[in-house]
Amino acid sequence: MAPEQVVVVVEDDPSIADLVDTYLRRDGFRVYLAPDGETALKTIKDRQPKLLILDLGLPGQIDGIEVCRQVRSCSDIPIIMLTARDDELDRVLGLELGADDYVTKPFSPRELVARVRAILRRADRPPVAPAIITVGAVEVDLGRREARLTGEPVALATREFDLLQYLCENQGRALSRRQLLDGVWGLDWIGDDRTVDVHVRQLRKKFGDALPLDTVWGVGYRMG
Amino acid sequence: MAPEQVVVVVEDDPSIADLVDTYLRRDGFRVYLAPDGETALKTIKDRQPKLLILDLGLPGQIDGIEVCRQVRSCSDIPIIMLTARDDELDRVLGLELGADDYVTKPFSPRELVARVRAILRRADRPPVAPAIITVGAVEVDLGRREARLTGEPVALATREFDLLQYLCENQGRALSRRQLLDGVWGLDWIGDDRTVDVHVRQLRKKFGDALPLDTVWGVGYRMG
DNA sequence: CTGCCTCTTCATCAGATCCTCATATCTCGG
DNA sequence: CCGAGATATGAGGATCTGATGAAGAGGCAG
Repeated sequence: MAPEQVVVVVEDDPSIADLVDTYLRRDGFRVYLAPDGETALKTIKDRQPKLLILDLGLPGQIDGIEVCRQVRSCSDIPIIMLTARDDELDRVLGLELGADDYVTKPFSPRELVARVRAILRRADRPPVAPAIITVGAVEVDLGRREARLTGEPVALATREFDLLQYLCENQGRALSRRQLLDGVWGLDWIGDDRTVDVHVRQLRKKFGDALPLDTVWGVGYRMG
Repeated sequence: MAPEQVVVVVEDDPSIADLVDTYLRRDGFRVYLAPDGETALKTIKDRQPKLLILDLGLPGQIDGIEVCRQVRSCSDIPIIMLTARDDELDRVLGLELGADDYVTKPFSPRELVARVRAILRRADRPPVAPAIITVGAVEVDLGRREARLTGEPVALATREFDLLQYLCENQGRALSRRQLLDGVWGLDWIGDDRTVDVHVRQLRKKFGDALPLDTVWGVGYRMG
């Protein structure tokens, strides 16, 4: 059913690499191994994995920390760190460097696989939300809390901006009025579903055709 | 402008609860504490947290495992397990139960907070990945609520899309008109069975031979 | 307290959608 | 090849949905 998930394992100790390889394959993953940093970066580039398992102590020029940094500079794929050092500082450093989890040697292969699953379960979703979202000719600047049409700021009321933001964050998805109310107005909000329509109308009025905000008949609305 | 992230901490030991509370607050989280399972479930329901920190060993009827199970039955919020037992089986059990991470006592508050951040970073974004079903030359995009024929969107009415989706989800199975009515129109629907025919016709009209939607004589229809 | 802005509700209109029904066409057993 | 039963087709009107305009309620600043 699900397409085979690709995992890259960066580990210089062949016996450990082999062990991890075996267990991951048994669980249905497609595994690529890399013994050092240079190979790792190349493999990651070639294979575009869904997840990366990374040993911190690597031989050669590029160590695990460096691999992590380089990968993070251009990608958001989940990273599980693997290390012999049971040092809290390393762990915190790793996590703050952008690793998503941390496993200490000696570790149980079963546990590692369980963690891979746990992380992929929540990682397998649409790309990250940047601080500025662009849809059509409209920019939504979350930091400034401002929307711009061809560079010019457009005055929006609170609800209008919130709605715009929510729609943009879920670009490409059909959202029901209920979902929009839950997400923008809050779960405890009481009132008419049609309220959404009026605010959608305001957005359309202010942005015109520049905003690809479509009606999904019988359901709700969709951005993009 | 980021709304305060709500975290619920379920922990019976007051000194630990307090410690965690302090560190999380210092990092800008809104924290609610619960000393036992019953309180926990109520608090979670009331506060709708973004993340749950859960001690496995709880006093009273409902232990951590049970809380985890109940929360998982109706929600996808990230759960970090907290436990004194450094037992691998527990860890794997916890992770497979749906926990997202696992921290063993004694733990460093700094590490805990780092983990909370790491998990929220990828958890704090709206709903799950949408599915796309492919049959013949037709793609059915559930997220966008849109069907495409060789890449081009095809305009479908509400019922038409619902029917298409239902047929695709039950690909390869012959479905009676009654089953289709129950699944698409709803169990309480009253009306002529032949209504299905009309909508099947619409689908065939719009997709032509690209849609492998066959008549099963004397029974109903089958996709693929 | 006043005035302005925002949010929500309500009534109405235009249009899309859905179901029913009558008729044509097809399938299958004999 | 025939006939009965089942499915496909075509079209029209009842129904539902979304868009729109406007007005009242609520909130906040001065």
